[in-house]
Amino acid sequence: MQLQIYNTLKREKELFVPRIPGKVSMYLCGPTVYNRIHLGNARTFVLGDTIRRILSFLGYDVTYVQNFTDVDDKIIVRAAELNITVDELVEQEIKNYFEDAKALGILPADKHPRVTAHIGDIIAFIGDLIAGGFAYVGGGDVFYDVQKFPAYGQLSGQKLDDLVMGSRVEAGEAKRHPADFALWKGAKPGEPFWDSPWGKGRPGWHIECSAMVRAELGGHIDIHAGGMDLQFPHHENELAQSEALCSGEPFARYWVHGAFLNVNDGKMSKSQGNFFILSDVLKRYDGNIVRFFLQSAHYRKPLSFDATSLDSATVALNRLRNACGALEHVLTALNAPQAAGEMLNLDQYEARFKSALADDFNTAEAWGVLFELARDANAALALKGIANAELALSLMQRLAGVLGVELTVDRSLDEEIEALIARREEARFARDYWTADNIRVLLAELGIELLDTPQGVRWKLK
RNA sequence: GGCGGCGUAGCCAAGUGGUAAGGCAGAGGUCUGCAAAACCUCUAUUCCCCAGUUCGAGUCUGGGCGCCGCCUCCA
Repeated sequence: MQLQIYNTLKREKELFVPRIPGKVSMYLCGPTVYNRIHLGNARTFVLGDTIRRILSFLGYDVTYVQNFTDVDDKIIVRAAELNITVDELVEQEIKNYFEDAKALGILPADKHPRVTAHIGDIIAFIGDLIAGGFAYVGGGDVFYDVQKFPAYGQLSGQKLDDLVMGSRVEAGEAKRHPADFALWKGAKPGEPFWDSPWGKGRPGWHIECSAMVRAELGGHIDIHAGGMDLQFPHHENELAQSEALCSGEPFARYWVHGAFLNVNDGKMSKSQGNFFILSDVLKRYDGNIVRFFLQSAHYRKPLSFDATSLDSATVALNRLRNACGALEHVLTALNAPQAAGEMLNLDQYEARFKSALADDFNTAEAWGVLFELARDANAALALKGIANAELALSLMQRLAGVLGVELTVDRSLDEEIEALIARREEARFARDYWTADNIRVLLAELGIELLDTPQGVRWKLK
């Protein structure tokens, strides 16, 4: 099945056709590094990583870029609050981001450009816009002239006239049109600044992505992704900037926007105070569980989060882990495939898994397929055994791995523990259940749970 | 005011024309020295409401109700 992607620009699912056959260039708007990301932010970053992994799984050679916005009002304010420099804050928060990302199974992008490392590219980009008649200098700032770009509003479905009504126009601004936005902001006292042809200052928010895409991926990309809230104005502005300089071919062929994580039916956000800092959540829940939870709904639909969400996700994921553990156990306990057992039609699960993902990255449906595989494997195991247990196990782990979730099975214990387990087996065999149960309790205190099965004792870490 | 989205069992959530995936919770059963895991059965005659199109609609069209998001920094 061929990949279909919902393109925000077209408002419909489209067959995915990259610019260059077999290759995909993808850009995701990354975090503004002023504090730790929350669970809602994580949803989008997991989405980007998931799409990237799925594209690879489907055979594409992917180049994935995710930026860091490291100069911004919030960063300046936060650094002042903490009484540290902007650089110190930025370095710390980037480090924190990677720590969080790693816990969630988010692979490092091929490139993580920072705005401050691309000031030259940004200045050049603005220069090109001015030269092309799409931007003008006003006061110490440079603005994008939306009226020079007739297609403005195409991504968000907004009309310029309608935008005027809702926009807040600050008095004294040198804008020609209320929807014009700053490409370069003149320096204010105490803020970071760089020299430019228009005086000292710093980049506006939107220009960074246009410039970094051009610098890192060339003027055109296949997929541009980000959270729903970036659709307007950020991506609309970005599109206007980039496409002003590349008439004809589109800047991004597919725009992908992820829905929010909801709390009490409302968007989780800093300003509403209903957010959960990811690093706090990760103290209580394994990153695999959080990632699985975030993938449990289709990315374009809001996902509800409440106090029970991660607990039920834990139980659910344990179901898959237990199935893997059971398969692993029969393989090691019997030390040979059960030739007489049932032969599961594994290709069927993989095909369904793949077509779910090829249908606009439907991870929720894909997980459903893995649960069915787990159930069928467990059922077969309980009856006649499975002839292709080894393949079933590796398939389940491989497909979960496509989604970035590890279904690991613990394989080794130290000798002391092994000896205890053996002693308990002897005791059980001798019907000395008092000793056997004491050993079980002892091991439980060490975090090891024993499971008695027809194929002998199995253990797992609690 | 402009633009957009959502409404499927107690909860989470797939499904965009062919007769309701999956997970959690719950009930009963099987297995079991115990425990755990697992399996089986049951839990939406029905997808917010009304009308329409169709042989057939959760899925398409029109209207209504409710909720949410963006338009200001925001994943």
